[in-house]
Amino acid sequence: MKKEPKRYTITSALPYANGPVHIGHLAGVYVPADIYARYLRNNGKEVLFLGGSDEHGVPITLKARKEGVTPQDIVDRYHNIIKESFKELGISFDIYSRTSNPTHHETAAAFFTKLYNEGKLIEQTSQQYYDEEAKQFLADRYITGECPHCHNEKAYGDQCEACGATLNATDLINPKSTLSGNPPVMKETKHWYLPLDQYEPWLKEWILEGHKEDWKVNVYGQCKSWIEAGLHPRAVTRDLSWGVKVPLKEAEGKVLYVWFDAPIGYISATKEWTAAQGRSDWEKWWKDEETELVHFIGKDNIVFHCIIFPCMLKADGSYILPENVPANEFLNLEGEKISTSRNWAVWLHEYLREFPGKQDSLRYMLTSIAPETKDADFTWSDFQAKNNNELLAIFGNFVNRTVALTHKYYGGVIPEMGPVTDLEKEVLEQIRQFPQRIGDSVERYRFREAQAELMNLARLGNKYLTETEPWKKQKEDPDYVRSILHISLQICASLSILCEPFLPFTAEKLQKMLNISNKKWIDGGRTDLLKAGDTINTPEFLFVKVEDEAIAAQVKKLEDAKKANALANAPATPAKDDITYDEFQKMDLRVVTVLEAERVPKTKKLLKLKVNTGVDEREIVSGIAEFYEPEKLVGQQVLMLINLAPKEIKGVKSHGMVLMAANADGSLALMQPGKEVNAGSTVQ
RNA sequence: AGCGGGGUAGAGCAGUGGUAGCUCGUCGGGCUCAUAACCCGGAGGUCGCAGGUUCGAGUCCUGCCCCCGCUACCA
Repeated sequence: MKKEPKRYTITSALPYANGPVHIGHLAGVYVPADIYARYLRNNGKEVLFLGGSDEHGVPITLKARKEGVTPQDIVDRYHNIIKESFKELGISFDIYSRTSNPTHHETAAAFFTKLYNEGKLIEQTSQQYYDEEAKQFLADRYITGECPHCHNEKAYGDQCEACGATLNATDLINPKSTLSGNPPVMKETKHWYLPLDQYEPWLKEWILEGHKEDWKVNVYGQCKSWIEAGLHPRAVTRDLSWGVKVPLKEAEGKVLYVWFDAPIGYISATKEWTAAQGRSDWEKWWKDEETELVHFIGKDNIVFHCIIFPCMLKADGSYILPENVPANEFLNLEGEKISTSRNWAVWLHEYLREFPGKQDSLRYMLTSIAPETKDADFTWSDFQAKNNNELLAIFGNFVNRTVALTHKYYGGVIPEMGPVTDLEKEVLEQIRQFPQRIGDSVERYRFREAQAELMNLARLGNKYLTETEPWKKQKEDPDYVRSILHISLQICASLSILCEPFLPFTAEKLQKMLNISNKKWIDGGRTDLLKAGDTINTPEFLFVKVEDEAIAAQVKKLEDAKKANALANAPATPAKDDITYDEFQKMDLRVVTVLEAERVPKTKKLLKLKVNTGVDEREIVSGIAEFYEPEKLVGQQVLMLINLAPKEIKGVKSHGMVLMAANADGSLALMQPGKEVNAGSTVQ
């Protein structure tokens, strides 16, 4: 077998800083990585757990442009939200860094320079599409046109989503820039490439032969597929202004391509971390054979962490390679793919706000459905059931029963061990096995299984209490009852230690309750953690029930998101024919003040309004009763067409028309001035 | 089209050629210390479909169907 490593470098995929983090990121990457890191620390290992925001790349620049802010504004915003929410969930990063900081820019540039100087990169000029109006080269994704295969008009420069074909931007018929809408022109540009093809023989040996047994089948299979299909040189630079500047004179206006710079972020974060402690020994985490490197990622990132980044490290030559890359599959939400753009997600920062103090409930849920072998599904009703029927009913309840009985019978003092039967001997023996059992699963990256095993310890406790029935025996056999509670308390103590990687907040609470601290993983199997005669604190609920209303509110929130999304995608009404300015001038548009409002009897939609138009007071009828309460309209200023020919509606004469925006779902919204103006102000 | 992963009880998942299992839910019983919690028992599966190899297949092979993903910064 492999030698026991001296220390561990654990990385978690850098979240892209153009949005907050959601449950899919957590279940796939951060929660398992955190469990692994905490477990190793509890075992006394030297661990460095790295995270950080990936802040470069085209999408961030586009988002910034859209919002009229700088890319730095965007990344600052999301970096802070992400960093804070990770911290609050108890993701125990030793450092959570970011790729826009100077250390990273230096590190990434130096990495490039070394490869460049040693001739590990190849240089190539090529013709690329360029947008003359936006004055920039166009990434494949920002060119659309007709697919040469299926003639879908809206194919992207890299792929046609209608037929699934992989394309080159030059394949497109009638290409257009999505930035300006103009046809792009061809322009010559020079880039540097990492010749992945040269590493094929080495990759075959390293992955296909070396990691056939220990890498997850989904990871191995994916790598095999890519390697055997043949690898090609990949550009490591781009024509763009936002990113790490390519450190060459001839590379003005070029930056490192984000896939090249992002994984170097792990190394930069390490440097930053050691520097913050006044040390400079970052290399031992990356260049010492006795360090084990593990990357936690989602399945979409397999190629980068198993093929490309290792090739970069290999090209440099001084780095260790990942020992394992336990990539997870994807998490769905209520049966549908999680989607940031469709707002179909449970956002971590919102969860933390809406379920205060329930960090461990989410951690438990996400671990128990972790998509380790195939895509999994998060549903709110399942979340409720897992919290109420498992975490609370099994774990929380066992601790509560034990602690409550201890207070009832002994005033909170841990009783001496009394006489024991075969049952006690067996239970004690079983307790001893748990650290090893749970640990084995964690070390094989089977966190779902590990956590289930943890729950079995609580089940063992519940079963033991029910079988021995101390509440019945207290009168007739108090000595034996002391044994029962002594053992039950030891199980609570074990739980408090063994649950720490999974449920860190619960661990802390429980250890406080039991007055224990500073225990190692292996202590979790001891049956003498608590000393007779010591006192424990008053019972406190470890978990709180999730009520139906809270779940209903979350489900409604998702339904609303779905509706809003349908609206956003509704086709716009086609534009009408041009009119002359004179025709426009014929309309007398004014801001008017509502003086009175009441429903028109026997109608559902109609309101009768009395308004001040500046020139007179008049009555009009408006079909907004479904969307506005009459009382709330009084005093409001609204936009009105006052010279529309009068018309009688449901017996009321209407002198004009209140203007409204008609939403795609049929709802109406009043047009109101941005600030208060005189009644009768004209609109132009 | 090709490639990778998956398709096992109502739901979520294990399963290493040899009696199909776990958690939740459900039904019945027990207990009453405990946040109506805990413990025991039952029902519920032609293991995507069709072939094949084998004494024996959820597991190996072939074909097909369905879901997710695939050298784009969506984990």
